[in-house]
Amino acid sequence: MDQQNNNLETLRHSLSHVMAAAIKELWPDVKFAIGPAIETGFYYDIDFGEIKIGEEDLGAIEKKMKHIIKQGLKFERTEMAIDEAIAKEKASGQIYKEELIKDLKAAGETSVSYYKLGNFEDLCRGPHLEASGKIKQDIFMLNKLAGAYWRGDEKNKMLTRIYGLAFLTKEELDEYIKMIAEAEKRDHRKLGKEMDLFHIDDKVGLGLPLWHPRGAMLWRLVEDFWYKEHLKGGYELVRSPHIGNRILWETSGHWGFYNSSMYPPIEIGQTLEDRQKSEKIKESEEFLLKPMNCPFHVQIFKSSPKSYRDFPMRWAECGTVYRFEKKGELSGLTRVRGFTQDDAHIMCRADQVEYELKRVVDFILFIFQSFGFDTKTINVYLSLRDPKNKEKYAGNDEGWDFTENVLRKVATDKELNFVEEEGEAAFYGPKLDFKLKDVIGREWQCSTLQFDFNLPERFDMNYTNNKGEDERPYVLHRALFGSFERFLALLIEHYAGAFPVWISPIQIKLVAVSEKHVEYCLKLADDFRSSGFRVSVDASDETVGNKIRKAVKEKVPYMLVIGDKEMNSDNLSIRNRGSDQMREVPREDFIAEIMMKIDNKV
RNA sequence: GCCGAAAUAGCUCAGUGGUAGAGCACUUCCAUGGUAAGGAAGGGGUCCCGGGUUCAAGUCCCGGUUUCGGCUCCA
Repeated sequence: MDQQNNNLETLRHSLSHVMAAAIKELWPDVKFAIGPAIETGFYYDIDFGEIKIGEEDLGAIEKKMKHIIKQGLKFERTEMAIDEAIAKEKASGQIYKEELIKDLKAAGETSVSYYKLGNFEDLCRGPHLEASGKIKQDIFMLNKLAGAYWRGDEKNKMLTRIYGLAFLTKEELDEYIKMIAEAEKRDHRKLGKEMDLFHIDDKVGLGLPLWHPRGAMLWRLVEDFWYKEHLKGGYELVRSPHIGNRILWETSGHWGFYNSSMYPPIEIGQTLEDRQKSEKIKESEEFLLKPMNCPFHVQIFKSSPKSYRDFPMRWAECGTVYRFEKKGELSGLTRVRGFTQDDAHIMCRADQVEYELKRVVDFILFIFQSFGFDTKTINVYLSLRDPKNKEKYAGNDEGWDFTENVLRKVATDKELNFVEEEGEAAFYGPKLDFKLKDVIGREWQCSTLQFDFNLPERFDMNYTNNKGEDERPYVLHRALFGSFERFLALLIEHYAGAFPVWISPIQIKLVAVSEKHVEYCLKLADDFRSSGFRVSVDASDETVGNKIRKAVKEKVPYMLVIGDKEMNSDNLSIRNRGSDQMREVPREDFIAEIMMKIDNKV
């Protein structure tokens, strides 16, 4: 299997060279950056200079690639002294390659390897296939074109990135394309529309979703569960407003460091009427839409003196925050401008930190399991500071060493399969992030568990320790879903809209056989509702077949067809979601069954 | 914000310079039905917006908006 993975990676990487060679033939003056293998194929970043490349050019590139493959050219490896290589790239104007080799030199390399394919020679560590002729013609395709900043830095020039798909066999390529097409059917944006869950309305504003009755019900059910479990877990609830005085954000540092992601202030001291008349403001105060809940929770903490005996304090709030995300970053419910964090701050002493962190990790795993996610498929990242760039971070080395080590210990003790990422920490502290993949394979951060050095210092948070001295508490910041919007998006995709009974917005759909059964259906629906079930009735003037068809599309767990037979008996005719079989069940048994499913969250 | 693409009825989409269409949905009427589309009639359009070319623009050109796929950023 490992051998196969290596082969696949070599194949993909070789294809990126073939593509580069093809592009070099078509546009000889372009500058090449990097061209790696990726999870589904390969790409190459290229500076086309003044030349405009569009998707219609991909066909020509692909054709040229097939031609190169047909020629069966060899991949020839050569070594070159590093200074010679720098001179060579400089002479040919390949500025990106020159920069890469200079970095290799700085890292202590004395020579570099090149791979030559026909007339195209490229700096490369390898390995490659022996020859382009080893590549089958039908196992790859160029599929998209995008911009990408050189070295991933938006201050650098934007290069053109051409992506290709590649697999070992044509069957695997076809299968992948089919899989993506299937996955797109589960896209929360598509299902959100089809199932009437939410929409984002231009008139309301970008990234500000509107939740329709069924979507809002889904949210409510998830939120109720969240509250119940938090209370069980020893959390207390707090609440805070959507706007707050600018002073809060100046104190927290966001006024300066985070301002590129914040909505501009609302000026108070005047009414809308004053403003419309362009009246002069007599006394101005500025309020900001909150981009996070923390400062409010800090103010609650500071509202009275605290003792070491008060800890731990676990304060939770589903708080809606507003962040002015760049337009191009917005995406369905996974990236919005107004979103509700399932937030909590845990204030505690140093000796309580490890225990509290472990509790949160358990809570995170429990939550994901409750919604049917396989926790083994969740990617966990330990985000650490960049040791080379210490001035970027709040707090001192001791604090960072302690918190990074305790997070690492917690992740290890909890047997999380985590990856450490240097430089990914927030400026205010290290964190443990849990990321889920959406249907098209994009990773989205959901749960996060963070240390915060910034708030306790900046807001001068204190408690009295057992010696009667002031001491700084530890503040843990955590979210389990991350945000309701993002989590619900992933939940919709996870279940493909076929939610388990306990969170189905509608659990039972009653289908009246004809008009004369409608009244009975409505009464039955009321009975179910008073027992706590969520029911809807199809009383439309349609044939039974048509009503069933529509109910199936709604993905309701139970469909009940109600006609003369049911009116004259205590039995119900039930059709389960996903089945085309009908079964007859006494009403009492059905209620017991559905209750059992709700209890077991299935 | 940047690179590439798309935008036609509530939804899914057809329409390559010459009278704006289909299916579903909606309304009304007929049919009163038994497990995946009963029949008929009807209403519904700023063809994303603004400019240009043309005798004539949904269609071609320019600018903008939004959406989608990436990059950057992020819950």
